[in-house]
Amino acid sequence: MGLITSVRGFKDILPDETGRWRHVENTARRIFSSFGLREIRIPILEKTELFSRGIGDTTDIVEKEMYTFEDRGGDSLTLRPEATASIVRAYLEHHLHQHETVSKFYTMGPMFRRERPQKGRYRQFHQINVEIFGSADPRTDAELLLMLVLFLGELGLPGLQLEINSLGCPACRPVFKERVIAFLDAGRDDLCADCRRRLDTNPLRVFDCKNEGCRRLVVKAPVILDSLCDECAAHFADLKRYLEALDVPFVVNGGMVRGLDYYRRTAFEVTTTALGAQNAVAGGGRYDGLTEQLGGPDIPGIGFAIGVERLISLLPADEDFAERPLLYIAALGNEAADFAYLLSCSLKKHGIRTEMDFDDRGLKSRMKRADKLGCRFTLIIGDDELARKEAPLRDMIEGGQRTVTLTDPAELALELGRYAANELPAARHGNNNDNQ
RNA sequence: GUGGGUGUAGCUCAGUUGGUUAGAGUGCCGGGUUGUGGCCCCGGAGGUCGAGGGUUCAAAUCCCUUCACUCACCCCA
Repeated sequence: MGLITSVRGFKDILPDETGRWRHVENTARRIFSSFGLREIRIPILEKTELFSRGIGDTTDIVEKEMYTFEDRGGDSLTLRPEATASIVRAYLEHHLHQHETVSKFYTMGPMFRRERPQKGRYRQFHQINVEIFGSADPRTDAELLLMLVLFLGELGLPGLQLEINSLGCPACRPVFKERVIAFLDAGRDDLCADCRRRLDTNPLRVFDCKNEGCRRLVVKAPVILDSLCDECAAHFADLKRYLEALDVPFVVNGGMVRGLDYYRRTAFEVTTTALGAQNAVAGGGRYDGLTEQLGGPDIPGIGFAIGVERLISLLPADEDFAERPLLYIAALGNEAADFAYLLSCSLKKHGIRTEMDFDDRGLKSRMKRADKLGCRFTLIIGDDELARKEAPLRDMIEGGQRTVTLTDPAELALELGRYAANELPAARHGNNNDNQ
C-alpha cells in the first residue's frame, strides 16, 4: 500500500483511548499535588553526555539503546530515555536548590528507547516521574511510597504489591559486591552462559536470572541487607517503621537490584499479580550520588517512574471514560436544518455539547445516529416545530419526551443542564408507542 | 542485534490435496412506520488476499526476497 505509516515502535493514541490517559494523568496531578509536588516540564531532547554521565557509559545501554544522533552543529543529541537525568539537570541548571531546601517535582510525558518493540515496550513510551531533592530522611522515602501506593490504588489496580530493598551506599555496597562476585565466581560452573558473562559486566543482574541453576545458586548468595553499614541499616529500619505506621503494606525483597551505580539505599518496585513476567508497574529508588555526578553539589534525591502504557493496560476494563454529547438535534427538511444548525452553534457557545448531521435523512436514521453517539437527549425539529418554536425533547435513557421552547438558546441551554442533572421532574412517558 | 509466529473486508477471523464469481461474524448504510433509537428480521456497499519476483494451464494456497505486525531472547534507565 502507498500509505505512509507511523515509525516503527511509535504508536498513535486514538480518541477512544485518550479518556483513560486523561483519567490517569488527572488522578496523578490531584494526588501528587496534595503531597506538595509541583509539575516540571523538561525537553525531550538533551545532550547525549547528560545520559552517558548520569547512567554511566559502561554498558551498551548508552551506545545501542538510546535514540542518539548528531545535530548539524556536530553535537551528539539524544531523545530522553528517562526523565530523572533531565530533571536533575534542570534542578542544577536553574539553581533551584538555592531557592528551597527540599524540592518536589513530578512530570509526565514520552520517553524514547531504540529497542526492538515488544509487548508493552515501544520505542516511544510514556512515564510519570516523581523526584524529590534535598532530603535524605527516611520519612521522605516512606511518604513517597505512601503517595505512590495511594495513586495506584486510587486507579483501582488489582493485586498490587510493594517490594522494597536497600542497596547500601558507597561505604557498604562495594564490600557486598566483592563478596557476591567472589561467591558467584566460586559457583561459576553452575551459572548459565549469560550469567557468566554478567559476572564481568553487571554481577548483580545474576539475581534476576530465571535460569534454574542460577536461581539455586543465588538463593545461597550473600544478601545485601546483611552487609549494610550502620547508617544504611538504620535508614532501612526507619523506612520500614514509618511504612508500618502509615499502613503501607510492603514486602522486603533482598534480591531486588538496580543496574545503575548511582542508586543508594532505598530501592522499590510495585508489582501486580495481574501480569505475567513483566509485572513491574512502577519502580524507583534513592540516588543520593547523582547530583554530584552531574556536576552539582551533593544533594540527596529519591524518585520513581511509572510506565503509563502498562498502567493503562491494567485499568479495570468496565470503567467507561467516554465523553458523550448531551444533545443531538434531528432536523427534518432544509429550513429546519438551517434553524437547527444555528441553534446547535448557539448551544455550543453556551457550553452544551451538541451534535447534528447535515445530510438529509429520515428521522429513524437520525435517531440511530443519536443513539450511536450516546447523546443524552434528542431534539426533534421539523416544519411544525419551526413554526411553533417548540419541539419534542427525547430522553434517550429514560425514553420519555417533553416539549421545550426554541426561542432562547441561553434558556434552552440552562434547561438542558438541569434535565441532565435530574433537577427537574422526569419526562412524561407515552408520547409515543415506545415505552413497553 | 538473535530466534519463533502472523499478514485475507473498517475490526476479529475462516478459506480443504493449488481449480470457476474469496467467505462468516461484527461494524457501516438502507428497508421493515412518508416523524421516533436500542431488540429482532431483510437487503446493500465494502477486499490490488502486506509488497515484489518465481513455479504452474491455473496461486490467498507452493518457493524466494522484502516490509510490517507480534511474541520471546539480549537488555531494562
